[in-house]
Amino acid sequence: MQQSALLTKMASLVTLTDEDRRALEALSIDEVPVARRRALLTQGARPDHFHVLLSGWAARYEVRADGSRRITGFMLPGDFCGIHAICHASMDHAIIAITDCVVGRLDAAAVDAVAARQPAINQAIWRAKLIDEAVLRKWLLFSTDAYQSVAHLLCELYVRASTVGLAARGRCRLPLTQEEIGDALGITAVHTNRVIQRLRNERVIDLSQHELTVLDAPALTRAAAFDRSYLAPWIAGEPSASLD
Amino acid sequence: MQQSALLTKMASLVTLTDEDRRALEALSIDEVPVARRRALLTQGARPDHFHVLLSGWAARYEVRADGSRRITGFMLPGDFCGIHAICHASMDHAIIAITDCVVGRLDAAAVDAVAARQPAINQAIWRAKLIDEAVLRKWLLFSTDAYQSVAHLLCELYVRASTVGLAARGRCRLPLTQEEIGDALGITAVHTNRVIQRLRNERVIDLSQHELTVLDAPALTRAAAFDRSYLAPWIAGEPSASLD
DNA sequence: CGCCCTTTTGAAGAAAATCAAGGGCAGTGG
DNA sequence: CCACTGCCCTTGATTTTCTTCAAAAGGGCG
Repeated sequence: MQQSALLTKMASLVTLTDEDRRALEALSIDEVPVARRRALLTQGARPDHFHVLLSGWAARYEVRADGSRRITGFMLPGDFCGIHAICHASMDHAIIAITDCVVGRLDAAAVDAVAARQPAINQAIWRAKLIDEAVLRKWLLFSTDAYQSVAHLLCELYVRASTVGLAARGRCRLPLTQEEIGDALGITAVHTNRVIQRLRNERVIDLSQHELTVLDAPALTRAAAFDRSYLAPWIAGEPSASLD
Repeated sequence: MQQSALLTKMASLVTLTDEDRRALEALSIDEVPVARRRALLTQGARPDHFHVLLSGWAARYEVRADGSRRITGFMLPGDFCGIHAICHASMDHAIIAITDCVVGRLDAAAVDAVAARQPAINQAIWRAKLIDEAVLRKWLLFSTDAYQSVAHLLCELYVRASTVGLAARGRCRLPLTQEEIGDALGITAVHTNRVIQRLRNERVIDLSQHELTVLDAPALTRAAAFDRSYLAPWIAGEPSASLD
């Protein structure tokens, strides 16, 4: 059942043939539930499996020398985590469950084999990595203006949720605390709070009960200078600031 | 001749068999010289070739809505640029020559074919990507303290230069202007200057004539909280703050 | 009911940006 | 040969943004 998150994600990355689907469905996935705030993968681990988030939200983070935490990415259902297994490398960061979630563990060699036989699958894995990287680069563009940063993060998460069917009509679940948002943007929780309140007062968004409602999408994308094309760079086309 | 940069890099990523070497040497590389400050790849381009920097330094950057520039990575000889070709994707960033340099253009399909036949080559490309990503994540950890950020960037660049034989005995070429360093760290050139002067006054480094000399490596790595293991995560071992 | 986690608010302080201007050095051209 | 020009580095004064510290107010849950 949960396995569908992987198919949904793959289908959003490439056009899957029936054979691709069969190959994916044939993969044996070990479903591991992880409770909120528990680690999915720890720093220094050498995962020997390929991991996919099947349900819930997770975050990648690293702890600084001074003990502060920086979140370097959020993971939604269908996202891969710890592709390090492919490279027999150790994790230089940790992954934590933001909400209760279920992780799928796949045999790394089996994934390799499928990727080798089905070019589309291989392509999909590369594209997923490409997006990961593009998102990291976008995050590096933040840092100047907190208002813009928060707006951009909300746009990113809304579009990504939408891509896997978790957002509609301007609403989506956003199970992040303000502290987590701050850790992702490199600002304090206090400052995050003030920025979010400004976005609320200006009637750009509503954000409460871990539910995001985009009230004024044009204003939000304008504030964020958001262009969604980096989230699907293989699609030719004009820059697009729309969220849906 | 220049082609050796690719072999040097590959050899630093994986153990190459003679057959791997032959396969790499058999690749036809189109050598394209690019003058300082000229574009290697432009934003929006859809590269149909696989690019490798053969000599010189380059930088990946993106221009913000307000016109400011953020450098999101530096490229040294042997580094790949625009792997987007693998995914038939358009570049969401641009690449510029920091110094005069030579780029190698390889046929994407030919690289694909070699990667499919030689597992080590495929592995090497993945590892290179993994490092790219790890570097991006480290850069996200900056942003708190400019002194630490500058120190960390210097450590990163020194180690990367060293890996491809461009650094020795605490010295390496560092052809960056202070403005470029600032654009990479998200701080102004003025502030960059003050930080570098502090590092100089404290006798931690010498930096002039585009030549970096590490005078006090322990002090530098301490200031940076530097641990080089993210630059070769497949090597098991303790954290290492050493630069050589 | 009371506890913990999260959000909210206020005031003071620090880091870095901004603005402005001077100086060194290399290359160019008269 | 020397003035000129452009690029980069340097320095100072002021302002903005964000942090830090502190404390209070909600809100869900045992």
